[in-house]
Amino acid sequence: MKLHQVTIKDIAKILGISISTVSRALKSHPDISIETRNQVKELAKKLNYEPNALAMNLRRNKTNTLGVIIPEIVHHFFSSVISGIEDIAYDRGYNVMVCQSNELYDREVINAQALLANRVDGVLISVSKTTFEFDHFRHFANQGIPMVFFDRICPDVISDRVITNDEGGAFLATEHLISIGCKKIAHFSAPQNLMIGQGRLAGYQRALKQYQFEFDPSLVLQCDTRELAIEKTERFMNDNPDVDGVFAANDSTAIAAMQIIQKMGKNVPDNVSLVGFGDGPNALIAWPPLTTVEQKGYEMGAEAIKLLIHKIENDTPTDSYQTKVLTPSLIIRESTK
Amino acid sequence: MKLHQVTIKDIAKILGISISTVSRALKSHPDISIETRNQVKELAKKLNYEPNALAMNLRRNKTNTLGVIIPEIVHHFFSSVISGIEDIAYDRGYNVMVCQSNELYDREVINAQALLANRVDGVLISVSKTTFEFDHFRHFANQGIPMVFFDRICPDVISDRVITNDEGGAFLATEHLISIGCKKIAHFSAPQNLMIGQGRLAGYQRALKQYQFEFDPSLVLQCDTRELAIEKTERFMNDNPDVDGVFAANDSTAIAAMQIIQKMGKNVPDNVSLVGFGDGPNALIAWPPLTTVEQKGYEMGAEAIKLLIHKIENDTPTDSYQTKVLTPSLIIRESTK
DNA sequence: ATGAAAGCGCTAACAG
DNA sequence: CTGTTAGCGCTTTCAT
Repeated sequence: MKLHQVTIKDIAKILGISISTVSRALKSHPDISIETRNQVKELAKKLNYEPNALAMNLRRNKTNTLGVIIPEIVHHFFSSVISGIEDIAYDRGYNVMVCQSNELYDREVINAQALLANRVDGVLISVSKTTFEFDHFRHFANQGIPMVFFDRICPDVISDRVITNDEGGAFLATEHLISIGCKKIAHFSAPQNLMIGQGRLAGYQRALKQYQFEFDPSLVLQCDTRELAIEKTERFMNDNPDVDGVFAANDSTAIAAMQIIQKMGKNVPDNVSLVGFGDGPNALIAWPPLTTVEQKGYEMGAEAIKLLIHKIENDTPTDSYQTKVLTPSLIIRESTK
Repeated sequence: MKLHQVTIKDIAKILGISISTVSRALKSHPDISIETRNQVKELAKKLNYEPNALAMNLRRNKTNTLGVIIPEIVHHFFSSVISGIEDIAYDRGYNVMVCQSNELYDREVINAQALLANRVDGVLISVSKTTFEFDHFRHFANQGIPMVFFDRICPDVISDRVITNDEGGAFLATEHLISIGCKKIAHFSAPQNLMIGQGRLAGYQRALKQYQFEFDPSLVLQCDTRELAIEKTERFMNDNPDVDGVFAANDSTAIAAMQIIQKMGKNVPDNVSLVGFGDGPNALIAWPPLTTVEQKGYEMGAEAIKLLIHKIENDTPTDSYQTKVLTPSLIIRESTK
């Protein structure tokens, strides 16, 4: 059972002074005599007094708590982002409530509600794959609670944003495949309702165009998880036997595809070259090590929360929003040649 | 700027009724007439009324929020645990505040304080590698806030616990190496101040003993991260050239060691067999796929939070604690033969 | 230098 | 069926 927690009232009673004096003494208000202050502080420590943040927050109408809505924590990219968020939050004295949507719209809505009810000072959001409706996010704006979208942003909701230049990264990846001599390059793509899906496809297309490759829609396979890759790669490669380059929308997909392709008896990179996107630790563990587009999750989280805290602490005009774009770079390893 | 949030007071004023009526109407209290109830609910929806959890929590002295203190989110094991925690929390109507200690004692202390101040209803803890002092955890007990330790438990603090049978898992791993004919088996160990470090070493030793292998302390290398493995493996293998089996305290270490050993020109598993611990996704991506001890992070998180919620919701006697032990199993892949 | 009192938003005992 | 009131723990005017 939750025991009675010591309050300033208790301290006041014991010391025979008023609660306002205790309150002031605890925060070293200059009005309070040094003796009283010390008395109060000593007793507080002795009684294991812990300020009640709920009461403070209610009074101040500020919680020093930030909400995060994220699709799935178990992806290295997202957990890096959270790590970045956490570290900065910690430095700046904020707490973080992390909610995962599990890529489910309904759950995202409930998450948003919970954060709203808890009066978080701001929210960081990466949109679920199954979200096509955005009113639950607009509620934050309605209440004047700043939002920053990161990675999976929401084109329909104006707000601050932190994104990777997905188009540019995809261009780099595809250009690299072209430059090493691939003739028929496939793209394993992320869902097109996500901006990242669109961007990565667009970069792929721009590179093809720039180097006078014809864009063949049948070479774009909607496939962005390890499971899907395991399911779809063999058939795809059989249908398109002369594909000699694959750019996948993320590392897990690239690696799983690579494993299937190898199992089919083809050599990577001699017969097929593969490029991923993300540069998680898997890229180094796969054999051969994966050429990939570096995507800095930790930094994305750090940037996003900095933007958010700035918004919270400085009353910037409500109509000024920034988008921070992180520039990815290509890391060439042995899965391409 | 945080805008004025609608309160029941606002609704009461507009409708010309008392705030208690509004409060009751909103929670469909039977006393209230259906018309008033509907009126209130409609207006509430129209005004985007969101209940203020702070006020409720202050009143009820219950926050429906659980705290988690975890070393590092970016490890697959821990993020799986969080995922399990989150899912159950969501089902049961709890919110979760996740704090990472980054393996730093100081930060763990601050995390604990923040959770205490926020009056969480309970906490889930996995201890940092650098923590040798546990008073910050005892504060929770002092305030009657239930704790559940998981994985990296704290022998000095009595409480509920969820652990993997590390000793048993390590035994299995080592026994397997013995059974396939390894003659000189090394252990790459986790820090011995952690129970998991002790347990895994103990299991290794028990297997050696049971099969009449002599325990050679110089075959135990304190090495439990990819970085350390990259740094130490080559030298260790040169010092102990006839080591033909390695049991590492986690997968990343096993895989990094494997890569170094391969780079040294030895074949895995023909010359050296390796077993990891954890069964993260890396185990499947490594080449050859890693034999490892399966450790169910998601389930550990789920079990831990169930235990915690049970404790919170049922006033069990303060002096009854359980320890839940998850039994790991060995998954044999191609890194051992 | 200290205290009294109001109020943050909500609930619940008590009264009608 | 509805309203009045007190109070959760804290801060902050306004007095003194």
